Amino acid sequence: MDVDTDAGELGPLDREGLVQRVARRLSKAIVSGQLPAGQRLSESVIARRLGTSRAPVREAARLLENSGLVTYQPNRGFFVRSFTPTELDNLYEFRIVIELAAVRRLIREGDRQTVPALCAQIDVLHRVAEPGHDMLTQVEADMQFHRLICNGAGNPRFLATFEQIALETELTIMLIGKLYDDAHRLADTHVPIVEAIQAGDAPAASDAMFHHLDVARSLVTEQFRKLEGEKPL
Amino acid sequence: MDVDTDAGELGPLDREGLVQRVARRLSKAIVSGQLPAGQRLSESVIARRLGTSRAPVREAARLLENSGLVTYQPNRGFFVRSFTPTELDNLYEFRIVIELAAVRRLIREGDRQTVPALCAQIDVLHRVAEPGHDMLTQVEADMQFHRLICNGAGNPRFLATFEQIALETELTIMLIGKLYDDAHRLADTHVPIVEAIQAGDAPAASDAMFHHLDVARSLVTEQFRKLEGEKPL
DNA sequence: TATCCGTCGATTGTCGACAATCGACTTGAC
DNA sequence: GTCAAGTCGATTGTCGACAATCGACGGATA
Repeated sequence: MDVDTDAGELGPLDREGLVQRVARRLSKAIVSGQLPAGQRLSESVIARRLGTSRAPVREAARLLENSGLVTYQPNRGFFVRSFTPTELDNLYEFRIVIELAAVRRLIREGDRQTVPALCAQIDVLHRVAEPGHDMLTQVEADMQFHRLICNGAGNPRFLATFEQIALETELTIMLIGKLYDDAHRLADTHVPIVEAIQAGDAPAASDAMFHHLDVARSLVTEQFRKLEGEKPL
Repeated sequence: MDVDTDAGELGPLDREGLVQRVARRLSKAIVSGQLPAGQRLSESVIARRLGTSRAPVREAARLLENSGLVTYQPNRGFFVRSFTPTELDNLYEFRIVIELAAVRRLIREGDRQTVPALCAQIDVLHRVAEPGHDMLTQVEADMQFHRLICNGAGNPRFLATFEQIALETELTIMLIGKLYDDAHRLADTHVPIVEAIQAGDAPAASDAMFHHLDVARSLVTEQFRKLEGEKPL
């Protein structure tokens, strides 16, 4: 590997600014649980720790606010978002609305090459189900499946809305600790959705997606209420 | 009226920061058409004109970016959002998804005191339909009706999503110039929705809302394509 | 002892200045 | 005349410092 001529592919290199790098670091830290819910995010402390000024940290925090990972109180600063059971239920109800509409549109007039991508993503889900992969990887693989659907729907608004709640969703799942006992079972629950899409059966796809998300909602909220009894989030 | 003891109601006074004031001014300027689509928003110029520093302007611009009023290009700055006919159609399709789900939830388990508010808002629509009210007032009254539905649905996500696209919607309507020839007719098209809600008839409410939004979509996109032929947006 | 008020440290809100980057213009060679 | 490279002005990206504000602590008072 030559370092001067990284000849590989000449795509545009990381033109990602400092703000986005800070945002990525912060979101990783929050989703992975290093920063607990309710934790205060002092601009000065973060800036000093990352070796930057407060300005990029502040902008990054506002970005994360839109992603629902942090809340902002005027003259008080940023705090890691905490969830109530009701908020969590509302989140999943909203996901159902968005993703059902997305999958219907995908069948109606969406990109046909989405189906192979979905099948490939199910393979990925099985691969990361093997031991040796941490939970964050599994959650992100799961989210990627749903992202593909919203992306293939054809209306960019679905993808944009999905991205807005994606990190929140990841965070809530990570807060719980695990979704299914067997990650392979989680991977299999995606199969009926793809089959219905492939068949062009919109009602079946809707039902499959609804069932998939509704089961997830039940599991997450139930587990969340159980956890909430132990330690207040 | 004593100025020292503005005894009226002792609610918390305008603690709205400089950022939000700037954002409000900018959004007004954009929606009202003072800043044309594609116009560059120079931080320095705006800051100088408003008598502030660049920092609040920058934050306000990022807020407006989330509302879809401005776009941001790294190292290039902020620009007033411009729409393609497809984007406009996607916006209205998305509104249909959100507001249909909202109205269904409103009937299912929403706040019952929303119905009187909706009736009152229809009265407002008729009032602002009279001569002497500018178009922005009419558009905002229309949006308020739909906001009430999303607010009363019970799941704050619907309201939050609505707010995110509310300014965009206002902007697109203002770009066109007018929606209906007779504003009273516009007010009347809201009546069937409220009636269906009051009757607790979810399918009828869905149909009424769909029809309402679908007509608006047709009118807006048609008018938009017509306008686009004359002056490129 | 409980409550209220003033003080204080810490954090955010805002600012002006410098560095990095971009797009347009000029210049030059072919 | 066309295209490429180099230069320049303007704008954004980032920074450090000062002012405004908040919540907590401590002391005075009833």
